[in-house]
Amino acid sequence: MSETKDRPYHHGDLRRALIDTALAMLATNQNWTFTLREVARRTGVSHAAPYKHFQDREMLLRELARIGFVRLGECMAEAMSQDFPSTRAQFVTTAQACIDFALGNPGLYRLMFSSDADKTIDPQLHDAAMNTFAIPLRLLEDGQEDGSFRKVGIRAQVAASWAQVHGLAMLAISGQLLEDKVGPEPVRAALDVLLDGLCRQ
Amino acid sequence: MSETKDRPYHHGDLRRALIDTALAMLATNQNWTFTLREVARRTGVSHAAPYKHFQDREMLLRELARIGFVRLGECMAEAMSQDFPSTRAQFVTTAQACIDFALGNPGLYRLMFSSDADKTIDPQLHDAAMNTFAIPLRLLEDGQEDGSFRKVGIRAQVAASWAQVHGLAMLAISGQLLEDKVGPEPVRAALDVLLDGLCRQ
DNA sequence: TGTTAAAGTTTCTTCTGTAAACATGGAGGA
DNA sequence: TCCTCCATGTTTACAGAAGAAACTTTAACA
Repeated sequence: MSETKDRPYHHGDLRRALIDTALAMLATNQNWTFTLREVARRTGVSHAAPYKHFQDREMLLRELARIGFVRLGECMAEAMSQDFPSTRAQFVTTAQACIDFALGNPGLYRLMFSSDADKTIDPQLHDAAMNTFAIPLRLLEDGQEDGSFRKVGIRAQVAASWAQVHGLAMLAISGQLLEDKVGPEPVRAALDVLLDGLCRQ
Repeated sequence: MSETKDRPYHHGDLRRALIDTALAMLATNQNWTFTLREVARRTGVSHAAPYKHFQDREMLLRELARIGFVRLGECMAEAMSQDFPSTRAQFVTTAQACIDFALGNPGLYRLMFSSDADKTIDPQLHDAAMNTFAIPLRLLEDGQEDGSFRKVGIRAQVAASWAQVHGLAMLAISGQLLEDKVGPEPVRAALDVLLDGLCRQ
């Protein structure tokens, strides 16, 4: 009740407020029922107000996805920048950071890779995604340079790594990495298989 | 116009017809706007008719996803059952079959792994998915037995393989396996990285 | 033949996205 | 200082969707 009535006619930064509300909804809701009206309602604003800041529903979704990629990138970059005994350990921790991000923000992660977040019609979203994808590339480059990883086809290594990590994240979100099916610590174990292929023999 | 008017009041097998229409829509539409009414319309039936066969929209979606898993399983099983010079070749062909299926049915494949296809509330869907996941397991078991794959932690190998293939499929659908980013034949190259980890050194 | 129930249709309510018209109030020029 | 403009709100309106309820048709069976 503290801010219910004393809100001025003009919000100040409604755009930001709408985004924050939407992100909070995504964080909570695994079951993906996202409506613009609900976002407006929770932000305490009329259902038409969002249209002053976003052309349509999809534009807000793309902005959310963009923020998701930025945050995922930050997560992975932070995980990667610690001290590690080996590049292999660095790789595992960075990959785990991505999967933890997905598990912590399942709705957002799903959105980032859904057809609602169409990267072909939004350069900013496309760039954000590409910047994030560049992180494992750097890690692999460093690993090749210091001799941890085999010096062959880095593009293939990137594709393999990214697909692996993203696939694990999606399966984890869907609850398909059950212990009785894939054993304990399936993520760690799966990454080890990949790393056996990446590392020099 | 041949079947427009002479259709009897009772359809005969509306359930099947609705499913077929929906599958056709999924095959065409990359952009995921699936409405029950549209399905009914295209099937030439009133918008309430589907409710005589499916409790709600989501139940139809889950049935579609179930069929998707069955078909994907058939695809992979068929690909796997050819003659191969090596288990490694068999693995690549089977994985490629999954990715081709995804590229050929992007809408259906997305649905199969979306939150709309909730496996926790539909045992039949869950079983169908598990049966399909069992296929790579058998392949890996055979590979371990004949000495092609390293005899360690088959569950980890399954998780790694499935995540890898599924991740590649999702990235391929999203158009994120561009040649200038990941080189030519990214799928083949990525699988080779994984296989280097799976195969005995 | 008459009854019944499965499988259709029509109609209705509530919700959504989106457009258009209207209201408000802060900032900048007379 | 005051007036006017325009960005940013609100209200109202409309089409299309999910789904419930009541009504209709027709095949099957006693």
